[in-house]
Amino acid sequence: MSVASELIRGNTETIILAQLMKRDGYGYMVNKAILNMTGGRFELKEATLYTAFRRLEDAGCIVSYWGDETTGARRRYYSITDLGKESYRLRKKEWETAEAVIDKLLSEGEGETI
Amino acid sequence: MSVASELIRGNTETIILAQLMKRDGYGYMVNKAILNMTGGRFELKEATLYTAFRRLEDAGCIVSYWGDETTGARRRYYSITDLGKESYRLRKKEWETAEAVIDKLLSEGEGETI
DNA sequence: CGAAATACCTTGACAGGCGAGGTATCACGA
DNA sequence: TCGTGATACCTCGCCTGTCAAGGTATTTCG
Repeated sequence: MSVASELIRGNTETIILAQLMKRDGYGYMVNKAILNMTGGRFELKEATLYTAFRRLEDAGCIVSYWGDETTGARRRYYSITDLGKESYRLRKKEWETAEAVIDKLLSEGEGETI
Repeated sequence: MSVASELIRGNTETIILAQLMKRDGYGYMVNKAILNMTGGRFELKEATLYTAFRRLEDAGCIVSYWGDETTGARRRYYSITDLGKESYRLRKKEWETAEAVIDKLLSEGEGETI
């Protein structure tokens, strides 16, 4: 089953930060990494991806710099800041809380089992 | 920790359907049930609640009828339809898929442990 | 030479959540 | 009796994140 994007909403920035926790990356690469990690089940739309990068940079969670590629298309690399790392940990906790709450609320829909 | 509403987005209808899987209910009651089940951590905003009921009814997932209260405020009761039950199961599966994907993507942000 | 992949970006529309406002009833205490 | 809080419903308009659609430029490969 593919992933309903309504349900991902609010997690895109956290997902991007998670990628950047490992190493610096550029947009296209980050998205391909996400695609690979999910076995092709999920990929951010480009417009979503780049607007999320923009928001994260405006918020001081990441900084960007142009790569020094002498060949191929230019790449804008992003690096996570200390603020971004802090923000990532907070967002992750928020996700875990929300996840638990939703799981709990949806687990009640099963009356006809047993 | 309270729940970031951005992360609930897209799940409100499913949460409401889960409540109605158990028994018919009216708006205010459904919301209080949610509040109780989450130990006060989460509650739908009224505007969100009622617009969600409206969408669900328009989609044929629920039907409504006025209660026969002779005293107190009038209550609009909602009952889940077969289509609604079907929809609930699908939405729940979608949630589980999204949950697994996000968990996977966020689990990668932990390099510095160990 | 043309197509596909890489790589970036912006605009405008859309949908869901919600603040703020409204209505009406009832219970309770000052 | 008069206000306050709880119950119970509803709507309007704004905000925010997503995304379709469009654009640019380079390189590789047939």
